[in-house]
This record gives sequence, structure tokens and C-alpha cells, in this order.
Amino acid sequence: MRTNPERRQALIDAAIEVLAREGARGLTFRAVDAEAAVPAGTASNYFASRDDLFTQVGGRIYERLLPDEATITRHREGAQDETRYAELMHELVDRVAAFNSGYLALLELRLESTRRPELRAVLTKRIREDIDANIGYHATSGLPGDSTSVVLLYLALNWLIVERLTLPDIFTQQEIHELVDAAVRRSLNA
Amino acid sequence: MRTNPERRQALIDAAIEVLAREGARGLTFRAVDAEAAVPAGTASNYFASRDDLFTQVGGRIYERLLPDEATITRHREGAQDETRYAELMHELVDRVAAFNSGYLALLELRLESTRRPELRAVLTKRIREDIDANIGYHATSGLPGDSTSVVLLYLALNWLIVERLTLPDIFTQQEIHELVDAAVRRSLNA
DNA sequence: AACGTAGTACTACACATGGAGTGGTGTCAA
DNA sequence: TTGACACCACTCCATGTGTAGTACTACGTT
Repeated sequence: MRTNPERRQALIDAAIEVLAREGARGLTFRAVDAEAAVPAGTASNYFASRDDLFTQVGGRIYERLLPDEATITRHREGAQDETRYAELMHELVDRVAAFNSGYLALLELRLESTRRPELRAVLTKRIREDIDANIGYHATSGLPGDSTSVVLLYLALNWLIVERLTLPDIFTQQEIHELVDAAVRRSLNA
Repeated sequence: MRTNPERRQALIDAAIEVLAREGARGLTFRAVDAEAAVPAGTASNYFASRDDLFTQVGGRIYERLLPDEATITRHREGAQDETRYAELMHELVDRVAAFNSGYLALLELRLESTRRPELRAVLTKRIREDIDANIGYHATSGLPGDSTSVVLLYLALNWLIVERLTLPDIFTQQEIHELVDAAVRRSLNA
């Protein structure tokens, strides 16, 4: 088992692209090798098994979907009202759009996790942490709404993103924008 | 190309199970043959190509997820208020849970549709029709809320179902129940 | 400066799996 | 008798895994 961390990371990032493009079943050692432009057999040397590969990708993918520190601190400033909340959510949707393949890969992982208990455990942990972090962030931010608002927004926006990524002709850009606004507005009404 | 409609249907239904269990890439003619317990090569005779198979499954799957006539007419009776609306949505979530593999197969199809334009066209059409039908049904039902409520509920509940099917430990049954209620209540507040 | 060693990159191969497509035969009913 | 279909068998082909073996590079030792 090789340990070179840059190379391992490059392989995992390549795996994310493969996942998004070819689907879970298309995530093979050889496909990762090809995507990362390394010699055939390299991924075999870095991951004990396909299961191991899936699990490591599951651990990494979520990091890449989170906002960076700069974005977070930027949003801590200014009035924390409904308008700001909406901005935050628009930013979230746009951020995911900018890392399209990452979100698609996460969906593939979710589906694959119905077949791989280890992967499911990793994803469950990460996502539960993320939801709790969002609730916690919200609680200290001074933004309006309660924890249920946060979860409802999480639900609606996630599917909105799915819709946009998988069947982009269902809603127009304009409709998506309005739906985000509406979701924020209504989820705040307890 | 064979035309026996019962057999074709049986093959398509088998394909749905294969999709849910093995993923999109695992949907092969041979796997369908095995699932439908027919001799190897049968699916080859019924579908011109894998693409054709995907498209036909895409056309059929959505029918099987819709409520039957009895359920619909039953819901037309009684007071059409927020409580009734919530009942309706709980029924929707339970119905999907009862046809677990159907919903998972639909998710697989959505992801596969990023690679198959023909499938994407079929799914887009079906789903757009379903959303419009829901909006239309709502408009004539006397239920509270506007068309935006309907779409917001569609978004939130879809992801709730995804969450439950793919990572069942994220939310408890109790939380899911409460989230459905909250989603109904808040989406109605314009 | 020469040498040895460890870790890794790279290559090649042996082995296995699984699926597509098709041609042919048997069967049943109009 | 004929046609449609179920069923079976066989060939061809593509792809992936795992691993053994070789080459390279950096580093420490004397």
C-alpha cells in the first residue's frame, strides 16, 4: 500500500470525476488510473479494494462541497435578516453548480451506499454532522427562523439542486431563483 | 423484435428491480433475463438496445409511483383543509416507502439521464406533467395554499424520501413525520 | 564520492468474468 | 403450412483485477 499523500488525493479527486461521469459501477481502478493520468495499476496500489476506494471518496467529497473559510466569515458580517438568509442560500446553490460533478458524485455515493454498509456509515456521519453544524451556525448567527427552518431549507434546496443537475429543463433559471426565495420566506414562518 | 405485451411488461418490471439493486450500469440484458426468470437472450429480443431499455423503463416507472384511482377519489372527500393536506403528504411518503425499489430506480434513471439524452427527454416530460398535474389537482381541490406551496412541498418531500431511502439513520421515523407536518404548514404560509 | 537501501513509479501478464449478438430448433395456434 | 415466439447454445469481445518484476529516485552511510 502506497502512502504518497498528493498522489492519493489526486486519485480520489479523479475518482470523483469518474463517479459523476460514469456512475458508481463505472468507478474501477482502471478508470481512476485513466482519469488521473497515471499508469494502470496505480489505484490498485493505493486502495485495498473497491470498497476502500468508495469509503475514502465518501470521506473526501463532502469537504469539497463545503464553503471555504473566507465565504463563511464574509457572511458573518452585515444585517442577519431574511434577505441575508436568501443571499446565503443563493450562494449555496451557485456553489454547488460550480462543482457540478462533486454533487453528482455524492448522489452516486448515496445510491451506492445502499449496497455498501461501510460507505453508508461514513456518509451518515458526515451528513449528520453537516446538518448539525448548519443548525448550530444558524443558532448563533442571529438569522431568523428555528432549527426546523434550517432542515426544511436543507430538504428543499437539495432537491432543487438535484432537479437542476439531472433534468435541467424542468425549472427555468428564473423559476429556480424564485423557488429559493420562496423556500427561505416560507420556511421561516413557524 | 418481440411484441408479447405481458412479457415485455414483466421484463420492464424486472428491470426496475435490477436498477434499484445493481444500479444503472448493472442494468444489462442478462441481468434482466435473470431477474425475470426467463432464458438468457430474451431481453435482447425485446429491446433494440440498452438505450431502448432505459427509455422504456423511464416511461413505465413513473406510472407505478403514482397513486391509484381509488386513493385519489378517496381523498376528494371530506374537508379540504391543512390537516387533510398533511394526511395526503403522509400517504405519499408511505406509498413511496412501499415501493422502495421503484423510487431508487427512478433516482438511478435520473443520474443515468445525464448520459442519455433520449431518457432525459422522457423523464423531463413525465415529471413536468406530474408537477403540472399536482398543481392542477391542487387548484381544483379547495386545499389551502398556492402553486408555489405545491412545488415547495414537492421539493422538500422528494429529498426527505431520498434521505430515508439512502441514509435511513439521518432522521428518525418520528423526525420524518414531524418534518412532513412542518413542511405542509410552512409551505402554505405565503 | 561510491554504495546500499527503501519506497515508489511503472510495465506487463495471467486469469477470470460477463455481456452482446445471433442462428438455430422446438412449439403452438391460426 | 406458416408465422410468431420461447428457448438454447455458441462465438466473439471487452474489461477489470491482482500481482510479479523492473526501473527510478532520494537519502543515509561509510
